[in-house]
Amino acid sequence: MFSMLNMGSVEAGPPRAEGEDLTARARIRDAAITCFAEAGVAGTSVRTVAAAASVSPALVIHHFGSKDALRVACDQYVAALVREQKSAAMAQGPGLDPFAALRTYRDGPPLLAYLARTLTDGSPHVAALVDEMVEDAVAYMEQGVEAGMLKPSEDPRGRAAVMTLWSLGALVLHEHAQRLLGADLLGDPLLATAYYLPGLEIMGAGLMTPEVHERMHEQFRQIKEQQS
Amino acid sequence: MFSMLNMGSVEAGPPRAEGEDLTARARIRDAAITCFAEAGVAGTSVRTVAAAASVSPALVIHHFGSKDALRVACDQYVAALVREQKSAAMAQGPGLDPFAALRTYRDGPPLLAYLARTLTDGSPHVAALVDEMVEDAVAYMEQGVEAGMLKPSEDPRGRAAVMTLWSLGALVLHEHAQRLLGADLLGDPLLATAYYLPGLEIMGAGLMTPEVHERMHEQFRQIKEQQS
DNA sequence: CAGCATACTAAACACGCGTTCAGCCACCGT
DNA sequence: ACGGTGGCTGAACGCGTGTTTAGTATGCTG
Repeated sequence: MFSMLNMGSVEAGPPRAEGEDLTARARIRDAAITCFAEAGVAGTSVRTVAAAASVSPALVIHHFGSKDALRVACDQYVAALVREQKSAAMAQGPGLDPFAALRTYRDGPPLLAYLARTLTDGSPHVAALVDEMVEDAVAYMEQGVEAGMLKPSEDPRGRAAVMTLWSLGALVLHEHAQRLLGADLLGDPLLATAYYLPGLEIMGAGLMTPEVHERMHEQFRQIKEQQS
Repeated sequence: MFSMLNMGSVEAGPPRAEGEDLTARARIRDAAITCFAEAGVAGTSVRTVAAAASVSPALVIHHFGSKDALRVACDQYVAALVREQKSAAMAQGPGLDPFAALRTYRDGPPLLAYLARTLTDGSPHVAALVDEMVEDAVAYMEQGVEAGMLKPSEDPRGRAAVMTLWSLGALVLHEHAQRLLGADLLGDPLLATAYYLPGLEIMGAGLMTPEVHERMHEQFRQIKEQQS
């Protein structure tokens, strides 16, 4: 699910003039998101961000207080953007992947890449975002079950969480996906069929024969019971 | 598959005296792996590694030449260890997850955590390791198909690659898995049923009803054709 | 025993980091 | 016209970084 259920190509998104006529504060924030996405937070210096935004290093501190606070501001900004786009997508209708929200901002800072990077350095804001994604997935999949599109699960929340982890995990490893499959997970899904087609195969019908699946399931269930 | 097919608990692994009577060079290497795994390469200083190994910073450079070279040495050491354990596991019999190799070294440096960290900073040695994992998965799954345990795939290599990406991706996001499911993906799989049970459900039989799966598959196939 | 390579350290080096400070310039209310 | 406020900069500060250098102890080789 998730990206898998996305059938439509990426639309233009809001105009977002992009005439570089943003306030300096916004320019710094966008530049920081881009730099952090490319080199990671630890691998980016305040001076690098300042240069990318064509301002002095001092101005970065003037506006955000410290590098750490800048990082938090980026987290919050990205989170807000995601939530905004998510509800917009919801209103538009179900069936679109939640990442579509992030992809629409083609002209702005690379939100998906930023997320892929920061997912691994323990920011509480990003963690909250992930938690929300899982809750959304739970609700969304429940609808799918009621509509007869998805099979019911023994552990709906667990299933949604694992699906989210796998989808986000693949995103984090997009460099490897690119090398292994030639698919750019940060770009248009329609151009990454080398990833989504096998993914759909697994998510759709699984890869085990029913007997094997049944047997393994039984074994795991016993293990779980032994523990409690 | 992978971790999913692992049914046995983690065995002791080689004795690995661990009397701290290692050569200084080895102590530094192990300390570096631990530090890099915990704070990332960029977040770890040569002085930190030196302190963890109870030596002077200069000795680290003396033995490895530079921090970057130390990092490469760690990559190569971990890769060698993985390959070694992998072939040992192969000899022992199939059906065990390849990560078991990494988990056996409980007393040594945290290999799995190191991999989970370094998977995202583009080391060629780690990339080569991933490539090998995919090739192993391809071969392994082919055996499964022949044995009638796994369904055949439209794209065996793609399927193996995606499974590897998902498994490794979840590993990289183990912090989120811990928070969402209370499951420690770096530890004993038998204690992480909250992750492996839903995972098995998805991998085993998928989550879509056959009609929906069929329909989506058809749509994706058309998309792919339009591109070529 | 002399000679020498090797393991190792303390101190220092240059450099880049995040951050601070003093001051400039433009705008705005009065 | 004036005072002040806020956006903004250049230069500097202190610190931690990776690395170098000089020097000491140790243990092997002739």
